Amino acid sequence: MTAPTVARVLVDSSLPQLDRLFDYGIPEPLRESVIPGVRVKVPLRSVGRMADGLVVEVTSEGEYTGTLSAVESVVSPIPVLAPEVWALARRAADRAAGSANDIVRLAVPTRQVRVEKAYLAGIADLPPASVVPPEIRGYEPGVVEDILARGVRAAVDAIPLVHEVPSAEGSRWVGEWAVFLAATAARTLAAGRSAILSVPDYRDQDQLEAALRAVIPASGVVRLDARQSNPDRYRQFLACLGDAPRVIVGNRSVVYAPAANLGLIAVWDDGDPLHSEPLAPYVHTRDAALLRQEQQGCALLLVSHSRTTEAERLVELGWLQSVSPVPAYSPKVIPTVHQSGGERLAVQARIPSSAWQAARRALETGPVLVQVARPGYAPRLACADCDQTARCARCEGPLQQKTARSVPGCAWCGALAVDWRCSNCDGTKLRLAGNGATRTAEDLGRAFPGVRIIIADGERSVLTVGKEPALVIATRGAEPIAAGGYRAVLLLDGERMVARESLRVGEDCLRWWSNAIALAARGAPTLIVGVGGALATALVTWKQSAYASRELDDRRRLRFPPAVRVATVTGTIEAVARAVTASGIVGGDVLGPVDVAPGTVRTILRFDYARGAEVAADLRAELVRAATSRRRPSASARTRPASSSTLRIRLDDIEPFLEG
DNA sequence: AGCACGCCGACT
DNA sequence: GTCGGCGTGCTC
Repeated sequence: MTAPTVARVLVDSSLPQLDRLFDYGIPEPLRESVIPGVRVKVPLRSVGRMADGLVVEVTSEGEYTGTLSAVESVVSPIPVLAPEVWALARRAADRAAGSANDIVRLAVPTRQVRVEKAYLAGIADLPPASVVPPEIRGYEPGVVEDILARGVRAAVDAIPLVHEVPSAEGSRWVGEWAVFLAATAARTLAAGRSAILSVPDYRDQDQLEAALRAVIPASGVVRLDARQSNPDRYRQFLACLGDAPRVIVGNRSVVYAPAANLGLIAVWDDGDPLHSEPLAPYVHTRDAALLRQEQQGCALLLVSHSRTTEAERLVELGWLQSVSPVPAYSPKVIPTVHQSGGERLAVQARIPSSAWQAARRALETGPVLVQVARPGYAPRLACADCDQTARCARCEGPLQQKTARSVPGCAWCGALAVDWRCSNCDGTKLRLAGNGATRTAEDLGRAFPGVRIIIADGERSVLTVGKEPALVIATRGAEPIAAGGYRAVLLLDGERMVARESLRVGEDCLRWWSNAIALAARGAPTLIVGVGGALATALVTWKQSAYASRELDDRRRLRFPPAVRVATVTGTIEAVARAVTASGIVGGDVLGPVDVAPGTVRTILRFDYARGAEVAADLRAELVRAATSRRRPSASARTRPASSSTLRIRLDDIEPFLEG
């Protein structure tokens, strides 16, 4: 075998035409230090001559037949891009018709020289944390253990209860799901393998870390999350490198973390929109996890209280095994309708008297959770005469009132509506329409005099509450965990939540409600107001997967995602037309074009999963063409708004379907 | 993106 | 005859 003299380098550039490997010669003095994964500087015609890059591969024969340039220098000796992470980035990017570079940017944090120096100085490869794996409780004995051992994929229904774990302060309560994930991670670690755990937000991360601390020594856990400072993030990233297995916990991009001997990837609550990557090429945590599982043969768990249609599709395909708790436990869910009359205090608080009575009873023994849809006081104001939504005179934004005493203002520009006049009927009086958490709290405070009220919403974050009686009023997704579980749960704004126009509205509501119900104590009642039909049935029977299955059937009938894949193609009318032609998709699967901005149109393409790779490749090729040969001449660029680029392509974006 | 190469109009 | 316009294409 000849000496490796060629470095295959990924050049750091966001240009689609440069998103491939470039071959460089390795000069003699750099033979030892140019190894896969290290950061290098390489000459590149353009980009100011010298570009940053990452060595992906070192080989004796490259693919380029021309004269090679030479690697200029090695920036840092640390191999930050693991081969399997590169393989994942390439594959995920190809599937999304995007750039591997964009994914590598998510996978490898920016370099921090000081942090790196400290790391290199103190590489004390800590001995692997010794772990006694706890028993995995609540499922058929051996089933989950077997999934972990064999590297199988599964969709797991979480146990809808809370659990007490020991902590530095004595003890604290977390969702049973977190205890389950911690146990699977500990088991993986005990087998000498790494585990990656991805959660949507810091509140879930907080619970999961608490559960992990109870079973794994601190040295065995690494956290990577978006709230860390750059140096912190880089320090934690470096801690993932090396041969010692670790449990790596973080938010969506943690699925790209380097992990020695990866044994498990677990995603908690894959329906949470925070798992949907907002940066190009918009790869969802679940999809990245599925690709990585396939490439590395580790176990994969999608754990949630309510199954997404995406996961259900994979279950029905046999790609995911479906795992449910044994013995099954169904929370006590009672659908309730609005009724006139009844208790005076209940009427005052706009809740059914049965809910009022249940809450009052529960408040004798502990905390009660009230879930509302929106924060603030009166999120919407309307004309008292004609009922038209009140809008800002300056910018047409909707008016809202933040507290009971505050002057109404514009939700968009903040302007105070001092001399408001209805644009429809010229009326000058405003009426409160809609209740925010604050207003609901006021009303409930009157209905339950003397009871302590705790408000938890986006602005007032509360992670935990004690077991003493209190009314906890929370916007969806911001519910604190109560010690011992809530003694009752009231889901108040069901009607309003369902009324939202969205392809996912059913799924989303089911997820919000299921997650709130899972915070109740065993046997505690949940009253859900104003919701019936399939959603209520799914909650009462605690069969979210059955709902997802029906929903998926509907999507199949309509040829909507996730029954099919979609590509959103946006740009000039000519560029979009060319891309549509290149995709080879015709007929009813071409939706549009529709105007989205002056000079910009959007077309949605639908295609079956089997054709996905081909369509993505065709669209990608067209994107590269548009970026190179079809350079915008300055003349026509001036006639176009500066914002509209020639061509943009996004795969599997359901936003355009949200309008129904 | 940058930057070189290339093929038609005004100039020493 | 050459200098230079920016349209076209490439970057190992």
